[in-house]
Amino acid sequence: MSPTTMNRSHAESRTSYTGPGMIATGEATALLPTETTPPIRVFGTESIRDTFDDLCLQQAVNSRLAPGVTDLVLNPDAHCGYGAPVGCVMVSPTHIYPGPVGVDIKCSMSLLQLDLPTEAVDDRKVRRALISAICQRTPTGAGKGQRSVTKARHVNRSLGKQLVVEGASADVCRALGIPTGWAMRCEDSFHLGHDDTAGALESRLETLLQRRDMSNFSDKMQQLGSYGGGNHFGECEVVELADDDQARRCGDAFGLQDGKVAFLSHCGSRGFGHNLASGQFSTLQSKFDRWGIPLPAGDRQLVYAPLGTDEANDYLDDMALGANFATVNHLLINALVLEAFQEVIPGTKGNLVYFISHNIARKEIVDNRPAWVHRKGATRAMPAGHHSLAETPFAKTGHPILLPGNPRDGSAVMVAQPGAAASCYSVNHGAGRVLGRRHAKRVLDQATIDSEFESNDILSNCRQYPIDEAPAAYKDFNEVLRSVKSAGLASEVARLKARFVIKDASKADD
DNA sequence: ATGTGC
Repeated sequence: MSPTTMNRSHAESRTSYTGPGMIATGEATALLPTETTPPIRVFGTESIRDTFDDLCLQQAVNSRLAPGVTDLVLNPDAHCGYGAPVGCVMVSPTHIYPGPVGVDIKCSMSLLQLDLPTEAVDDRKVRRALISAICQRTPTGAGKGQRSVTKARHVNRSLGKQLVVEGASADVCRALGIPTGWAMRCEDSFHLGHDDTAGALESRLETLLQRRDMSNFSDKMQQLGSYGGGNHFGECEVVELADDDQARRCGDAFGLQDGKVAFLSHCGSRGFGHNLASGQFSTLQSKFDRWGIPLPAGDRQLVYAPLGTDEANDYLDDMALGANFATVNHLLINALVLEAFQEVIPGTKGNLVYFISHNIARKEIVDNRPAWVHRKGATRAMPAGHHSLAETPFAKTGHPILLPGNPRDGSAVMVAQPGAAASCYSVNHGAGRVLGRRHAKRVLDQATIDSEFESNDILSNCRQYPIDEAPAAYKDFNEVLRSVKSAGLASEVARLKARFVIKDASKADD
């Protein structure tokens, strides 16, 4: 039986969780305990709650009932995922779960603010030149790594080993031509091993390199500075700061410039992270099989490891190695994008606004004790004064939250409000799919997408923009943001309006 | 998501 079938059969047998147990507080809703389920906090307006299908809700319930789980939050962008829904937060002080981190370890967003007025990219020829300069440096598509980069940015095996152990350390940044100051614009610029040392990662990496499926390590390091496929993208934006005092204050602290050009990126840990994640799934699943341990809700995608075991230590080390790759990948992409802008428009200056993940487990303090907060398609949202921002540039404002929407309606920069405590300091990670890829290809048409891009004067590197990535394949972004705002989790600082999009179109003809 | 699908 496939995992999907298993899930579906559970979904069919579930009792109703959307009925009398649910109360509305304002427009946010809370799912109250029933006789069989502990509380799950759901954030979404009524029309957003209608987008949660049975399987997604069942995955939320399965995850909430899994061993050691103390909190589960469902965000407005939630949809079916790998064991746990994409768009959820799962907290455990005692267990680590690979599924609720996700198969793309530390998939993240980053935003580069450029010192360029919007008029600088009005000319379509300039935008075409930028698309070409960026694609030369930061390719899209499966398997592809960086090309046309300077010799100084070549990632040899020893630099590869260093960067997955150290993350964006000063040495690694210097070796790759990344401004060292960008490290402090990261949610986390590096990740340590299970015992809070880099040494653990060094020795874990040596063990991994003995493994046959890691024989491609050097090849995978060549993917540094690339986007990959699927929903990953790079997008040139114009910043539209919201018209209120808080937005202006945050805009200053974040380094946002109203009416100027910025570049938004979405990607993760590429083949290296995928190798690590899939290796962990098969290792843990075969141990569950061998030891006859029951899986949560019978779902193989909800395998876990209790903290302190060798299995948990190995997972945490692998997650950190993948996360370090993703971090350096994003920073290098931003450095290469800046270089591309400078080639086309000499003298362009740029600064990283922020780099923040939506697929990672972090050790945070929840209810006065340390716990692993798994954010799977969810973004950390810590408001002004939160203790963990004390040493950062965002102590007095809260950190930037980067949310991709869609090219038609824009993307958003938000900042957390004190109410975010109710969602384990988290918000959504974007719009969230409303149509599966196959469904989208069946019901949406190319002409509509093309005319949306044309009427908004948005260019793209794609000859055919992938239909399964069309704005209409995703939930209504404004309604998703309204869910977050009306629940008091976060407020909008700026809207980002697309001028051109860079995506993988290699599968667009399917 | 992924050197792309039981």
